[in-house]
Amino acid sequence: MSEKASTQEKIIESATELFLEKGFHRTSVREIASRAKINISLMNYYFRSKEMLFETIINLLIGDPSSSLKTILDSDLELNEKIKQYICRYIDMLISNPLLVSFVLAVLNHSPDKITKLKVTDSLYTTEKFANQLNAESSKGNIRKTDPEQFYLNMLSLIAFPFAIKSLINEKNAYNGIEFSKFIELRKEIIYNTLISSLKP
Amino acid sequence: MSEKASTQEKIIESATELFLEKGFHRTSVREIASRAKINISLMNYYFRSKEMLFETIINLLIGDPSSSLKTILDSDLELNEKIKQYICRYIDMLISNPLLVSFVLAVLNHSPDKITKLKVTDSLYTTEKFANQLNAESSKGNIRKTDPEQFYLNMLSLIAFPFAIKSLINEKNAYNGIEFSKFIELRKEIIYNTLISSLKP
DNA sequence: GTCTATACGGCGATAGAC
DNA sequence: GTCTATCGCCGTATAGAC
Repeated sequence: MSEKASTQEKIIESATELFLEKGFHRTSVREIASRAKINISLMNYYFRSKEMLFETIINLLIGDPSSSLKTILDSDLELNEKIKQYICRYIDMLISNPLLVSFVLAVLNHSPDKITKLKVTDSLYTTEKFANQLNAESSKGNIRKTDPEQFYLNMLSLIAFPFAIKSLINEKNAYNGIEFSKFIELRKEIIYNTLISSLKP
Repeated sequence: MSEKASTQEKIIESATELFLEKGFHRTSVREIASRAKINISLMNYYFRSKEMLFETIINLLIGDPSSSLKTILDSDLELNEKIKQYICRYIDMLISNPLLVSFVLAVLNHSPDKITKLKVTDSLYTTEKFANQLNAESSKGNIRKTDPEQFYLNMLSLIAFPFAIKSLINEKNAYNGIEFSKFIELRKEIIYNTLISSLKP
């Protein structure tokens, strides 16, 4: 809420609020413009389209966390510790940005051709060093023979999917936002245990 | 492809093809009407809205399978066998209807108030007898102490999430539809092993 | 560069004539 | 049941004022 916010800043500010509150599809550019008290066409002037405005905001929201996630995967941490930290950091990030999963999935289905343009997907899905580590541990006999692709997908599914069906979970258990976060917080250890036990030879 | 298809049938036929091919958002009612060679407003006459047309189609596509899924959860099968069958049947159903997950998630985010109207969500989330079974096995010491809610969510996440990011998986690995199905087919055993090992005391 | 006014084509949906 | 005409939105584009 700065005193002398620039037009871009005003757009981003209003759009972020609306996107977080209502999601991508149910937020119109006219609504964004009206809340920011600017002309509609300024959205197109500063950001080329609603979708690119959305991308900008997403990258602002998760820019740092997502690169720190990649850092963990690419680090030299011991496997168990790496998995633990990855789960923990990822879930913390999603708790701070609970609509992120839905956003990414919405964009994924709305314009599948533009997948590569989303930085998010990059950080979601870069696993080469991690794959090598899994293969190495596997050939040393420390863990069960494991397809890294499938293992990473398991980890991602366990972490992210609950956020995609957040409203369903809340409705079923009559949770509010805080109770949902507690429920998810418990999952850190559950997911860790699940993944680690699946690796035992 | 019947000779004397009624208007409803023509709409459903064309819409099903288009929805399966392009998804919900990228299919317009005008396109459906033009392929079915009927007037646009007949879609609204027979189905009240595009969304309800989609619901009708989804329920046609998965009506039987979804109730058979519930039957498995509510059966008297031994726990491991039940889990195995559930995973297998669920994945088969999603392979036959690969857009189902995305659609449910889209509706979930598009109109959160209409959650309960979706029959799909009902079959997605009924676990009472299954929960009792888990608790029973747990207090007998046959399995590790397990929160049924979290366990079911794990199972659902591992099964469903890959379908939500299908286009991402396909793009990353340069898969076509068949290769994706094979990749998913492999997950039946992987998910089973993951879940079972997480239950070991 | 920044901004306003206005218009374009497309969308889902509906009222009312036949 | 079916069709025409039209409504009120949407995202986007552009001409032109400052």
